[in-house]
Amino acid sequence: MTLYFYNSLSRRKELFIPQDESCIKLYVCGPTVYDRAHLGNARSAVVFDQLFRLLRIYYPAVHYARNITDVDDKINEASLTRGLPIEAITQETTAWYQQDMTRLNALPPTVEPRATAHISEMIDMIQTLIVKGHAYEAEGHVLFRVVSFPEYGKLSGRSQDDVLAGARVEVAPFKEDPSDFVLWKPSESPMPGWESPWGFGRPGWHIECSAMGQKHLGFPLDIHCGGHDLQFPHHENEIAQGECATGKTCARYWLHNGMLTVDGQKMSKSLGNFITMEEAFSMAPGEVIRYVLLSGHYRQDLDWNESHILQARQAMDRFYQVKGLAEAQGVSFDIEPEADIEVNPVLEALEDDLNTPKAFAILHQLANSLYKDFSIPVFLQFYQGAQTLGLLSMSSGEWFQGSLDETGLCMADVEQAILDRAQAKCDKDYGQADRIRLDLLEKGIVLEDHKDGTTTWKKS
RNA sequence: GGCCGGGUGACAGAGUGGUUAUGUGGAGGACUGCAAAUCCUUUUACGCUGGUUCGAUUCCGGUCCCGGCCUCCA
Repeated sequence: MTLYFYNSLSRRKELFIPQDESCIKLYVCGPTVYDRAHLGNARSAVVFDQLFRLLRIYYPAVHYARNITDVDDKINEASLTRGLPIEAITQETTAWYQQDMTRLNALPPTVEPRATAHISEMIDMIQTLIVKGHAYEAEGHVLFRVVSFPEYGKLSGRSQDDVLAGARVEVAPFKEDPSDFVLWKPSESPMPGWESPWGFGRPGWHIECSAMGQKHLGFPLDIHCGGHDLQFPHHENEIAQGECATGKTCARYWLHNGMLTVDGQKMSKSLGNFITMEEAFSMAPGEVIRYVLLSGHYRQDLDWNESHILQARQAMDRFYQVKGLAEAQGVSFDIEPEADIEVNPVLEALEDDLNTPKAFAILHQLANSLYKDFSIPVFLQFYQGAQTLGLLSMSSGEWFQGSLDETGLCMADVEQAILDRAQAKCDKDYGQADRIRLDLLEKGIVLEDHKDGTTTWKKS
């Protein structure tokens, strides 16, 4: 029971020691709901879902919050472009996101707070910051006074001078200091807004996570997660405002996932190489996508390409074949959570900073062993490992046969074809037998003959 | 310019101061009427360069490339 995580705050791998073993506090930065989720969003969600699943094995309760950002300038833009009310956009996009995450076997968080439901908490926090001298009002804006927080930059490893040196943003004239950031800004119709002590306005980007993290979990959080691109400025600013407002550490462990590239290029709006989950699901089933997303270490960049998808699909086929062996043996899939923890090498790999590639290697070793000599204890290790990775959620029948829709066949067609082929084989009419098999293959059905004379089928 | 992360065999991708990672692909074989699945054998490694060491892909220095963040971004 020794979990190690690479902590962005210290820039090294650390033993994980929770504040309270009876309840772990996990916060993950969720999506801004203005457009369909893309693979980058999915990677973050899947990687930290995997963390959630692991933590649940070791601790009795894990409180996992993942926010929905439903107030943002990009949402306002989408609303204008599409001519739809803001709520219509955010509700639709949130529903898509949740469906997509379900298809990836990402468990729902304990709580999924929406920014617009926490405006008063944000206003309270901003007021506290003003009272304490960490924020000031200027021309309807409220800004965080960065010089008031000497530790600013501790997460991203930059000094305040560095921040200025690299500043590419045009500095608003009302800022006391160029690195100050917005907590609250004025709004005019049709922009969404709320009444506040500083007039009608809306929150800046960073304050929501601090307010919601504090409300739903409470500082200090045990683990705060998000994409590496959020490390600066988003998380740096969260630390600044959160710690100044509450006087408590924001989070004790910060985990950041690496970026996703597509055919070697970073996925980005400007390059136009965003892959939405809708597109991704048209290329591969959810578990295959999940396998791809976990096939590299979470902190490294990961490339999305055809070859990756193919390899993941083959690996999943092999794993499901093993599950099929277990089903044939009548193995019960009820795993007692604590049964094999101390000796499960898959979990050992995951304990070491979520080493999913190593975990997959071990799953393959276990699969090899199971093919040669099936044993229930080894299978249970294999299965528990796969489940902790969020895989093998269906039966092998569902996996290999699933829906026949795209083949244009029905179950009876396939069964009749198998019978016809068996007759042809009986008659030694191998030409006819092969024609039947090739005909099915063209329609996406592969036949497998077994030693006992039976024939089974699966989708290719 | 500042900060950070990488460079491993055909490809993907872990790891280690001295022993096969793992998967895919290629080659050969077993099984099969032919396939599929499975099994066996096999092929090419650790960017370059100094140093430490009995010994370095693994530690230290230098060097050359690549990528990310510094602007909305998972």
